[in-house]
Amino acid sequence: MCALIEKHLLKLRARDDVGPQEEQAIRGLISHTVEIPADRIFIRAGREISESTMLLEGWMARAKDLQSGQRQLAELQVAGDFVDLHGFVLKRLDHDLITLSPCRIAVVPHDRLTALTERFPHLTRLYWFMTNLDAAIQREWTLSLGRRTALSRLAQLFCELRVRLGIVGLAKDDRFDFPLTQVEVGECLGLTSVHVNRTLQELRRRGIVELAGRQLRILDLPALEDIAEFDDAYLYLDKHRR
Amino acid sequence: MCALIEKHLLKLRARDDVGPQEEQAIRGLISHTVEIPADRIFIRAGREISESTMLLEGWMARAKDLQSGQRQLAELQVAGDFVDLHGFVLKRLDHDLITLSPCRIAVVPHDRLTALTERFPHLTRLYWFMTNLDAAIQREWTLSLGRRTALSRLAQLFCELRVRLGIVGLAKDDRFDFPLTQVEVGECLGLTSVHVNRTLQELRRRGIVELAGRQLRILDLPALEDIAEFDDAYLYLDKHRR
DNA sequence: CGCGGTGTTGAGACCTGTCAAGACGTGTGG
DNA sequence: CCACACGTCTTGACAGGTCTCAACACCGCG
Repeated sequence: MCALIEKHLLKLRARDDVGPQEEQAIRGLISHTVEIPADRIFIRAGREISESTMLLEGWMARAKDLQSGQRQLAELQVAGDFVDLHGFVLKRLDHDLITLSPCRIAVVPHDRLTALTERFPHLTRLYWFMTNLDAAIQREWTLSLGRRTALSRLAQLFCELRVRLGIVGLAKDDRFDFPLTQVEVGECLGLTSVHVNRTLQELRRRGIVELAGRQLRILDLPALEDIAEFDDAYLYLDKHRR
Repeated sequence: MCALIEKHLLKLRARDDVGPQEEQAIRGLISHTVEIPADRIFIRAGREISESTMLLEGWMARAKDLQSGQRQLAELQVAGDFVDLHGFVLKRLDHDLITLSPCRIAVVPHDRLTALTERFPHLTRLYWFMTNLDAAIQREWTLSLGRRTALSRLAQLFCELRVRLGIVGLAKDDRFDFPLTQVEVGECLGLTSVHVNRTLQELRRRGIVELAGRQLRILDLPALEDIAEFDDAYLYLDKHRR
């Protein structure tokens, strides 16, 4: 049980202090854990929910569709993320939550969260912050989709993941597992997989990244950040009393 | 003072009950009001903030820029919106807040919000919900930017505004004030103003909308919603105990 | 060994952007 | 009251980024 939420705590403590009592309260949130295969719609948009999900291992994403079947991913979720914490106050989601790889999750009943909000105002504000951090990430994606070129969008995605995975210990030496297919990358970036392929080749050709066997390696981080105009301010990496 | 937050209360009460004590607490949040001219950067990204802003009158937007000077708007804010409530937990914003028209705002010191979170857990959850509602709106825009055509994006924007303005009594008979220039619409939709112009003409040509003198009139709502594939679920219009 | 998913490549189409010029409207100063 | 400036809207010609369609290579897996 101890190692379960280790990554989640790392993520929280990158932004604020979490006291021992608070940590205990967080551990008490979890009712049980579940394993889910890849490529499942884990939570469907519109369905009432009474529990939230902490991602312990694997990759998930928020997905919205058009009638044509075209799909847009609104955010990627990695280990340590409280993937549908916003469902606690929204009561139903406006998007699907899908698994991009096999996942291990922890289930958190909403009544336990309600109890937590009654007893731990600071922790409540910290979790409130966390859902707003997701919103900030989504805003950066909005900027990408609206104004960045394909090359810059892809670079931005890699820069963001490098930082987010680094926080929870999943990126070392600018290298990390990257299980998405090119189709899925296209769904993140508002591009077709064909164009993702060509864009990726351009990054490879310039010697900026390597991507093989579901492993991404960033060879020239400054160049990548330059292409992306990357500024990590939107990830709120400074500790602050919330 | 009484009419000040009337629209804000309308917006809240469209989603949850707000008791008399809670309403009193909300009224107590406001320290004073301010008038701001159009086209100002009202809050700059990155600056530490210690108060939040309720929009009483006028239009504002969240804006993010690239070095090239290209600007993307991430969400429009209308009367009744608590435009930087997320700043309460974020402590600084990752985007600018700009006025698109002359605005009247109410200032809410963060220490009063902190006090509110210590005394009113339900209201805290309701405000938490409200920031997540903003995130849901941004997700819908993400879908627009990533997957919708120019025509569909514009239609979606009009549909959303019709509903949001309707809630606070600013849209009647599918008609409402729309103060944005075509340049600004382009900044919402990830398009150039030239293309917005042509797209708007297409909607006019089909007899779906009229836009003149900063007034929008929707002539054929079913057609508009059809083009947008509009579904208001993401606006969470059902009342629910949060 | 065959199959399905994934990655790669090419040719051509199309949507949207760029650049440029002019129309229109409104406010300001002479 | 007119002249002018400025922002906004409109239009045209052309360019270019991305998409579509298609075919093929590759590879893990049953």
